[in-house]
Amino acid sequence: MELPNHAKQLLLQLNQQRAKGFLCDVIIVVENALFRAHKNILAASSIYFKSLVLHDNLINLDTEMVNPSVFRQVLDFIYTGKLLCSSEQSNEQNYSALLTAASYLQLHDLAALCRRKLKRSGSKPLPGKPSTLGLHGRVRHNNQRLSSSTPATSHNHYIPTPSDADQPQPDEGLRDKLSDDEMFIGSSAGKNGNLSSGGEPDLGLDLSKKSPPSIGTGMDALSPHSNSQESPQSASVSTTNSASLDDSTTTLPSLDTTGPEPMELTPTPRAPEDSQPKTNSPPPRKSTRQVARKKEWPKREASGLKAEDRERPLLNGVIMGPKEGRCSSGGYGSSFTSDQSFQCKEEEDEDGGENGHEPSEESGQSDGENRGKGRGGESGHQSANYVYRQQGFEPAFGDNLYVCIPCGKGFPSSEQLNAHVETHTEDELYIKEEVGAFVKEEEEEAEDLSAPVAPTTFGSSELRPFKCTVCSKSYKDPATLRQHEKSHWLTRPFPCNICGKMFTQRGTMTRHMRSHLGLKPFACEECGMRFTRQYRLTEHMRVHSGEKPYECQLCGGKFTQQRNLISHLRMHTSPS
DNA sequence: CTGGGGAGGGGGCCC
DNA sequence: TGGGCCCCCTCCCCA
Repeated sequence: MELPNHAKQLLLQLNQQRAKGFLCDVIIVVENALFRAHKNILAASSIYFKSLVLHDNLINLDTEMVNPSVFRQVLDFIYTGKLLCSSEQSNEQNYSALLTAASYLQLHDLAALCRRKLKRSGSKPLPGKPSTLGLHGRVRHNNQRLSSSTPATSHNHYIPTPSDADQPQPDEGLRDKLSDDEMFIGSSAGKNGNLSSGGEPDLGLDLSKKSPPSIGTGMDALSPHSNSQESPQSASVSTTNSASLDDSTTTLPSLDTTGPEPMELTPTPRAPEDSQPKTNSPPPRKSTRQVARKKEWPKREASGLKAEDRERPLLNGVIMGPKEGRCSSGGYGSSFTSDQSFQCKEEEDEDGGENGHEPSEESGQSDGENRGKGRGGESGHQSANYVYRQQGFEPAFGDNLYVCIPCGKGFPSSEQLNAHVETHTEDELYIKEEVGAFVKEEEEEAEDLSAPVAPTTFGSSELRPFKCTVCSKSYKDPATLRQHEKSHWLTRPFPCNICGKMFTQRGTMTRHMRSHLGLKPFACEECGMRFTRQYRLTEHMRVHSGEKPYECQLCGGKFTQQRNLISHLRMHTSPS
C-alpha cells in the first residue's frame, strides 16, 4: 500500500510552511538577507547543513560562496527538488554560481545537476560570482577557515576543482530523477513580485554596517552558538550586492556589533572548553536547580526564535503576526480572536486557505502565547501607541495594514510607513492635547497600571531645565527631552524587520532584534549561561555569589533581584 | 493544588 | 547609541 503522491504532498506542505515561516527553526544569513527554514529539511539534504544545524540556530554563510539570490534558488531546490533559475543572470552564470554554492553546501545532487547543465552548454564550471579569488583559491581559503571552525563533519566538505568538475559524482541519482522538464527557467522575481532587480532590497539597514572587515560578522561573533568552533560560515559580509529576497527572506537591520568583543566583556572559559559546543552544554555544577535551569535555557532560545515567531506567517519578507496586535483587526489589545482572524486572512492571501489545518494549529499556539506574552497581552494599552491596522481604519485602507495614525494614511509595509513617518515633522506627530484626547485616556489607564515616576520626583527645574510640554516631566538635556517626547508620539519609528513590531527607540529595537537572532553576548564565567544584556548577567552573577542585596523591611527577607523584592512586597501589601 | 520564591526574558525609559 | 534600571510576564521549583 503506497500513497502515490505522499512525498510530493509532504514537500509541498513543507515548502508552504517555509514560505510562512511556520515551524521554521533556523535562520540562514546570507549577506544581509535572512532565510528561514527547517533544520530537518536542511539536515536531510546536506551533511554540511546537518552539521551546522546541529548546534546553531543562526547560520551565516560565506558570502563569497553564495549570495542571497543563489541561496534562494538553493533553498527552493531543497524544498521542491526543482531549480528555478533567475533570469537576472545568464543561465551559464547562474549554474556556475549554483554549482559553487552547491559544492560549498555539499548539495551533491544540485551540484551534479548544475555540472551537467554546464557541460551541456559547453562551458566549464566556474565560480558564478566574480571574485578576486579563483574558485580553487577561494575554496581553499574557505576551507582553511573551516579547518578551525567547522563541526566534526566538515572534513566531508566537498571541494570542487576544475578537474573534478567533469567527473561523475557518486550521488548523481537526482540527475536521473530530475527530468529537464523539472528545471524551470523563469524569472523568480516575477514569482514573488517583491524583488528588486539586482538592486539592494530596500527593506532595512545593512547588516554589514559596522561589521568587522573579515573574519565573520559581528553578529556571528555575538551569536551564542557561534564560537569559532561552531560557525564554519564565518561570512565576510560586505561588498556584494544582494539580489533578491524570497518570501521567507528578510533583511537585517543594523545591529551594532562592534565595540568590545563579548568575550572581552565577559570572558568565557577558553579552551579546552571552546573546543566543545559549550553553549549547549554548560558545565554541570551548583545546585540541581541550576542544572535544571541550564537544561532549560537552550530550549528556550532554540533557534533564536520564540515559538510564536516561528509560527507567524511571512509577508513580503517580514515575519508577520500580531503579537502586539499590530495587525489585528480587532482593535487595541485584541488577543486571541483577532490573531486568529489575522492569520486566517494571511492564509487566504497566500494560498487561498489551502491549508485549512494550519490556522487551527497556529491559533492553538497563539492561545498559549497570548496568555503569556508580556505587555502585548496585558491590556492593550501598551500597544495603543503602535501604528497598526485599526478597526475604524480598516475599510479605508484595504490591504494597507500599516496606518499612520496622525494623518490616517495606510501603507502596505512597515518600511513604507516608516518612510512616511519621516516626512512628518515632529510637531505634526506630536500629540497635542486637543488631538490626543483619546490617547490621553489610554495613557491614563496605562499610568494607573504602570505607576510611572511622577513629575515631582524629578529634581528642581534648575537641574532639569528642559520640560516636556505634554506631561511636564523635566530633563537635564534637550536630547533626553526629545527622546522622552517621542514617547508621546502615536507612531513608533523603529520597526523590527523580522516581526514588524514597532519601537520608540532604535536601541530598544536593536535589543529586540537580538532576541530574534539569538544573540547573547554576555556569558557567565561560572556556568556558561548567556544573556542578551549585561544587566541580566550582573543579576545572574548573584546566583553564584549568593549576594542578596535587596531586603524586605517588613520581614527581613532577602532577595537577589529587586523585582523579586517588589513582588514580595506586594505579597505583604495585597489583601490576601 | 496552591502560594511564594527564584530566575529568565521582554519592553520602556532615562542617562 | 548603548548601558542601566525599572516594570512586567512567565515558568519552574518547592514547601
